[in-house]
Amino acid sequence: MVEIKLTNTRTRSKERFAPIDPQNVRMYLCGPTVYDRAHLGNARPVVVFDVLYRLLRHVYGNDHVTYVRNFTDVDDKINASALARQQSGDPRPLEELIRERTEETIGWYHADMDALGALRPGHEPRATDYIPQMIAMIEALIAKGHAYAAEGHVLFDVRSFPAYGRLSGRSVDDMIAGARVEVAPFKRDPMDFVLWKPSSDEEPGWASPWGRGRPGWHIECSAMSAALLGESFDIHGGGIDLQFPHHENEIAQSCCAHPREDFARVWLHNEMLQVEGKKMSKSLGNFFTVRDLLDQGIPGEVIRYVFLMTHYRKPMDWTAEKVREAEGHLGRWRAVIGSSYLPSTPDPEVLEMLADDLNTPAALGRLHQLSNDITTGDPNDRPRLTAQFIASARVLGLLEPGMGSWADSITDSPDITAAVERLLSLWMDLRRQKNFERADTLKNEADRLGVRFRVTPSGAAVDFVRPSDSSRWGKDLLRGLADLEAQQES
RNA sequence: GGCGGGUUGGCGGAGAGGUUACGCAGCGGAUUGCAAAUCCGUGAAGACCGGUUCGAUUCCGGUACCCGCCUCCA
Repeated sequence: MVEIKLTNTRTRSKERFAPIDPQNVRMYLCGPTVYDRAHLGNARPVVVFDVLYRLLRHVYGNDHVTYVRNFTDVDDKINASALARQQSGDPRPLEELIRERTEETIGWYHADMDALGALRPGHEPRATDYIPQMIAMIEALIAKGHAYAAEGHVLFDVRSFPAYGRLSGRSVDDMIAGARVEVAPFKRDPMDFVLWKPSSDEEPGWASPWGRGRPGWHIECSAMSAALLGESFDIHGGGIDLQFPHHENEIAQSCCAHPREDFARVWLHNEMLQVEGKKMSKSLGNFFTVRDLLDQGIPGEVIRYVFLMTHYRKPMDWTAEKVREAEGHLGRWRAVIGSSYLPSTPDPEVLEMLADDLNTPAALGRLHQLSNDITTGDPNDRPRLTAQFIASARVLGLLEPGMGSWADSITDSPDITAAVERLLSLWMDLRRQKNFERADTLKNEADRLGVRFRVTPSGAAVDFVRPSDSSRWGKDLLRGLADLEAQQES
């Protein structure tokens, strides 16, 4: 069996992974707060943990991995957007507007993450479906002396949990010294955090022993992971920005509520994302959602490849150059494999690299070698090598059958293919007539449209090369081809 | 201020205390009417200053610069 090693943020070291129960490996990933389209940064952990999920499924068996990723659908930003809609004239009650907003956002999220080739987790719980479990957990924390009610709030008492701060390597005293947070007067300690807070009439609320209110940010992950994975489980993941306070607080809540259990054994954190060397932010104008990129014509598989080019524990820089490179590689690989498919098993080296703390950049490097072996090796080996290459790529979620359509989607349009074929045969005629001047002009014009003519031993062929600014490629292409045909006739 | 991450060839990006990463781009060649694609070959590196060592880009210490978290942002 492949030995998986993972860098555990909790111990700050790379450890051999040994599941509590190999028959049921359990993993929890902090999912999105559903108030808007997922941006590129949201997508990184999804892709990273999708690779881990695929690897675990390969090693332990598809039916022996439980993957949970939550939707946080109770949040002040959701409330604010629903309230804004109501104030701009929508007559419906706030609860309905909130529900509509979160439903819509979850739909977007699914569509966008599907486009990246991320497998759906086995469970995608919504926070609002686990309010009773959260209340029960808060009650248990109060009963055990780790939390206290004050002015309609319930707060976690960080001084009651000596290990508070261990995950993120901070001490409560240091944090207070450097804190920039305004401290509510009812807090016993400035670092105490909210488990439950009161709701006004404009805010969604649930009945509780402390009055009508809603849960604090962190408790939903503690409650849902316990409900779906148990009080001890194997892996907990998320972005490094969640390490503090979110994950620290999850640990405090879960470990105090279930003191005999371990909560999550391995903590994995992906580093953050940058865009062209800078932090992605709305003010810098380099902020975009996954959907923005898909709409620009960048295929989800290409986005995924770009993510995998950087190791998950390093900051990743999103650049146009990487998109170009990724697109080139995937196009080439798809050409190498053609439409062939044979069942196979992944290359052991690829597995070994992934098992070594998810070294996806090294695994991609190995895939390049495998791809070269196919084209340069013994032709008799080709089917076997191709099958293994595909199986290897699929552990990374690449070269999946459903994701290849981008490579030839442009040819789905009968108008375009017909026009291209007419021009291509005209080009071949001109070449046969040795009218190279006209042939070259035609070829260059077509090239500018992203249609590249070439000669192969078996006749003429065409490649579609997506221009860098391709948001309206399909439309422009058809018009461009028509113009070109008219030009040829004149 | 506190805590954490990073710095590898023109670019992206790994591993390894001594031996080719890999890819892109470049260059030379094959092929082509010219190209493209493909194939063959090829140069190029490890921020800076010390230390350990027979030997460090790889280990240790320091400096510089970059980035993140400490604000319900993944």
